[in-house]
Amino acid sequence: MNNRADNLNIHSLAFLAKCLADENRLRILICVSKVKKSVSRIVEELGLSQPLVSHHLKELRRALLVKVERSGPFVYYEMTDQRILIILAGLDELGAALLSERTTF
Amino acid sequence: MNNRADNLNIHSLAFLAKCLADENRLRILICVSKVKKSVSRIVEELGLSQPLVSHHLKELRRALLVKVERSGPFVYYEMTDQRILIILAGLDELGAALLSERTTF
DNA sequence: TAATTATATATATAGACGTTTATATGTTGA
DNA sequence: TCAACATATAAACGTCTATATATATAATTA
Repeated sequence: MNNRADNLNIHSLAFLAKCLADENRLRILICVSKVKKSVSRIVEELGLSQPLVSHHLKELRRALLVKVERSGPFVYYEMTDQRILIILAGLDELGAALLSERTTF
Repeated sequence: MNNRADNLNIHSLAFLAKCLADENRLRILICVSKVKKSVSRIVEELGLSQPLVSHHLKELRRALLVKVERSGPFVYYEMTDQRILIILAGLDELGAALLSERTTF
């Protein structure tokens, strides 16, 4: 008689969602989803300031969404779990579905 | 050669994630996930103030996550798409997985 | 050790957001 | 129309957060 809605950890859900709720953080996360990249490479690819990228990487790390690896002077970041991409794709698809299914304009 | 990370609508993703990034909003959303409920019923079940519930319902509606239906003096809210629950369950599972898989404590 | 590069942190600020209190709007029944 | 109930909105407040600027730490090389 239980459905999916039970046993959800609201606190954990809100925490993760909050970390995914910023455009720049999403860009950074997706940027390191395929291969690990150094901070400077991320800065270069996204055109964001270095302190800003560092700040967001710290948040992403706090949420365990990325892992860190130092190599010489460089610090490499990489998405920890590919399932994150599946969830993002699901959310993206949902967003499109909600828009197309809405009855009231 | 493309992977899941391409073609994601960053803006839409951030918008949806932001709406899911508040504990009370999540509680309200899950509260109306099975059956439609009036505002007063939600207020009663969750122990939140009526203006607060109304405010969050407005946000949920803005994100198309709930739909509204008036019946007499009551206004009933209901989750628009069951896929939302699947995504929440996926996020929840991910959160647990990230915690158990982390190497650095 | 000095200089250079890479990254992190500290501080400040402006805007967004959740919440409360108070009030308004809308609906029903007498 | 008046009273009672259901819901929405407005204003005010404190807190959080994204960002910029400035500076510090860490690693490399000369």
